[in-house]
Amino acid sequence: MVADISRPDPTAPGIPVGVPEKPSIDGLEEKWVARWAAEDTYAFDRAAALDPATPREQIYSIDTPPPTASGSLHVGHVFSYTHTDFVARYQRMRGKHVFYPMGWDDNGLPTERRVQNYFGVRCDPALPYDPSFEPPEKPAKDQLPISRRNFVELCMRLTEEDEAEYEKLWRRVGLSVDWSNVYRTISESSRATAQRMFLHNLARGEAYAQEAPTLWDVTFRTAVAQAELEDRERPGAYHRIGFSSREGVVYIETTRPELLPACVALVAHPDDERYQALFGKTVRTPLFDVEVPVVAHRLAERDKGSGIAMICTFGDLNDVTWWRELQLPTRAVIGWDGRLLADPPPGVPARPYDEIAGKTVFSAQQRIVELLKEAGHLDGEPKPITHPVKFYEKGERPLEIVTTRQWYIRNGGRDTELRDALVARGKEIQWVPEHMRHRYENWVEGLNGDWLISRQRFFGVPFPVWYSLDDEGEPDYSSPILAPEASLPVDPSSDVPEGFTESQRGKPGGFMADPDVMDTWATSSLSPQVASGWDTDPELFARVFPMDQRPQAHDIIRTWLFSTVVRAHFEHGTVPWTHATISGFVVDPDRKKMSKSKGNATTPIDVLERYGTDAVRWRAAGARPGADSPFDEAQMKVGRRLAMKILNVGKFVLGLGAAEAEMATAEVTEAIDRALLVRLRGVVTEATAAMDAYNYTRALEVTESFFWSFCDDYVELVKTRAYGSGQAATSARLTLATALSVQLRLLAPVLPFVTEEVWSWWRPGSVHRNPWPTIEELTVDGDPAVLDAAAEALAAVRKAKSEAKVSMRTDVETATVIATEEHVALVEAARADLVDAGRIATLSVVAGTGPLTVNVVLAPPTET
RNA sequence: GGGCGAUUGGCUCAGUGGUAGAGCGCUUCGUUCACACCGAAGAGGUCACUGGUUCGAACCCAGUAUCGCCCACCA
Repeated sequence: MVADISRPDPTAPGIPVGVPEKPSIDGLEEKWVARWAAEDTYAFDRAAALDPATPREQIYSIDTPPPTASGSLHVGHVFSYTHTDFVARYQRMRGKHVFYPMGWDDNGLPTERRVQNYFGVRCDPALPYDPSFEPPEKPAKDQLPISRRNFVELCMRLTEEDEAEYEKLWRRVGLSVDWSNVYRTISESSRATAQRMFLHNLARGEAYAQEAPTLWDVTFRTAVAQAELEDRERPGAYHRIGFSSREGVVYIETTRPELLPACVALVAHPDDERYQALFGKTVRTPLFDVEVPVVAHRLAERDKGSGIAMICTFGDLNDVTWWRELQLPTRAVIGWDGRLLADPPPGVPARPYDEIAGKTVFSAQQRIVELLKEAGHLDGEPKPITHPVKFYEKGERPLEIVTTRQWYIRNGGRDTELRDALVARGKEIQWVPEHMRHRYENWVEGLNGDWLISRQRFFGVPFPVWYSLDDEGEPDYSSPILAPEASLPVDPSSDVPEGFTESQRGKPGGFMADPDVMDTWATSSLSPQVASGWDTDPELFARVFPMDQRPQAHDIIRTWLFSTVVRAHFEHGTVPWTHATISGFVVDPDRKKMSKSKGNATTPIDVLERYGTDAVRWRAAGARPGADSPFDEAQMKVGRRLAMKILNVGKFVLGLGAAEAEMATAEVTEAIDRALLVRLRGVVTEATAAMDAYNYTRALEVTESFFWSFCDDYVELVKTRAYGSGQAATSARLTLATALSVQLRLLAPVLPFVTEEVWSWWRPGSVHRNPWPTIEELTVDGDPAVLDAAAEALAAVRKAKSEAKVSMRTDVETATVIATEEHVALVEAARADLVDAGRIATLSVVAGTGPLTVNVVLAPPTET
């Protein structure tokens, strides 16, 4: 429904065309979303921005977070995207060329899973590309294996549909995005960008491949990065196990007895007196009877367990450190599938290893414990404990550590100089709020290894790399075949490297593709480059990069934000953007993070429909940058009330007939009118300063509080005068019209629909393309205290009526204002308006002491 | 264990040196003239605690407590 706009006779004096009889919020979204789209209201003026005469400060570019289109949005997303829109709209009104693209992160695991279920297919990178492939009508019971390229094509198809839905929602939210400027992280140019950047990193030695112990998710069967870990409390048990030595039995305590065959040493703290005699000696493992050394290392803790621990390859990250620093042998027992390997590691006897071979970690542990008990190696019963265990954040089983070949990008985790450089980059960025910088520094300084970017998955950007195979069919990793930059993007699993033919794929003397894809953060870390056209539009890139703003939530500072800084540092030697604005979460009333799985998320479209977009945006503006904010539906009603008030006061002011011709020559002559505009000037100054500091909450607060006193006090005081004629009436109407114009523009970034609606009754063009108000528009002089004094006196009269429990329309016989001499003058200056607004027959103003008081004698009720 | 933030009326939050603020909720009153998707008025707080600086502290300093988040800790 489009708002009901009645068009009164345009020849009638003083009634502007287009002011409706009864303004309504309903239908404003549909009306203005369509109009803005049709009129390209938010288009980025590329030509003007690229004009060398345009200073860089006149451009404002935003690195919008690309949402995962296959995921689901909740109110928190709406809030944080709206926060960015406040800034975009403000900057646009300041006359800047706002580069505000939208991206879709259609890359990665969530999309993979959705496509598998939706089409009933699965990706098998070993299969050749079938250009004529069409998915089955109905998903088959068994997933149909298809090539990676075919799989990617299906991902593209499905995500396109999802993205269209998202775009509709974002438009409804009123985001002033330039919808002709949309990117996708899986598009050809995104893939080319990611591959080209990777090749640059490789050429400069910033990327490298290495075979090393890596954190491994046994469900997804992929390596994961430090940034994707999370700890979860899990039950476990200390098992006290005896190792035999010449000096007697040495007891260690372990939660992972199944790793006994992987034991390569025992370790204790070098200063631990209890174990001094054992250092340099050897002990024998129970059950397997393998001789292992007892070593000393500072990371061993005296008060943990028995103070002496077994080092296994690999039970945890400490094991990796010990293994590396003490140069211990490797005895791997856990495979990629999370099961015990079929064969024991070298030097470990087949008996009793065959008892656990092929078992899951869980059942292997049970069996080992039985064997230990039977053989009398277990001292006492296992002691149940709860302890934190590392999980992949999207995974369901504990991570293992498996030695694999992976690609890494340096991130300072193994290099102090780089680490310092990246911390320094963090200092170049302006953080909003400032304290979020600590999260960044905390993370960078706590890194314990380089950034693992390869994933053993399918729907992602493949590494543009092949390996030649020797006569045995073994790959030569030492000299990878790199795709020429001109050929990007490539899919090495279907494209063939120069000098080879497809028939040589996988054959001795032939070649093989690098089987991995880049992690989703390795591609999304390039969002500024992708959005700005680093690979496709160098002219644009030169103007908008480094970008002005990266908006995002605080939970992904360690991933998205940090990785973006790393990539820009390497490629461009700059920060990717000058400001990082960090939004908080919308939390439920218990202060827990809202999430769909917990069932406490409210769907955004629901809320938007119930309260109107402006009301929801108003509520979003109440959440300060970085602060979590509880979801409270009652608050939405307040926003709706404000939106309604704007429509109604707009109708009132414009209904007075502030004709342009009259206004052109009119002057603000009355003291109270001048007072209002002087006050408004202060509001403009404060709101502008707040917006410049990204403090939209403060800007709104200042504006809104002025707006309510404008409605409640000023409008009430001057209403009667404004209805009249003559110079004083003109002054009131001019003041009302001026104040309305300024306030509509101050409120436009937060409440784009109602402000646009009122603007349209009156002025040509979009309010969102009109200039943000400046104090130069408000050059009148005056004493703002006149307004305060009048409002105070009026409030006192209202109070008298309220206490007498009579209508505000009740006539006042006499009112005596007693005030200081200074205030007497102020009240006198507003005498006529006060008499009208208070319906006062006789008003006396006398000098006295103390705060302003009013003695009111009400007219007796008229009996009719 | 390290870091960061918070602690102000029932709720959500402003307020960074000068007599405690807003909105919601609550209570009372009020319908035609912009607004019942409304208006007016009112009640309600020893500003977490302990010290210190200052003529003066919600605000600055030191410490304590509680809550939240980030990171580390997994024998």
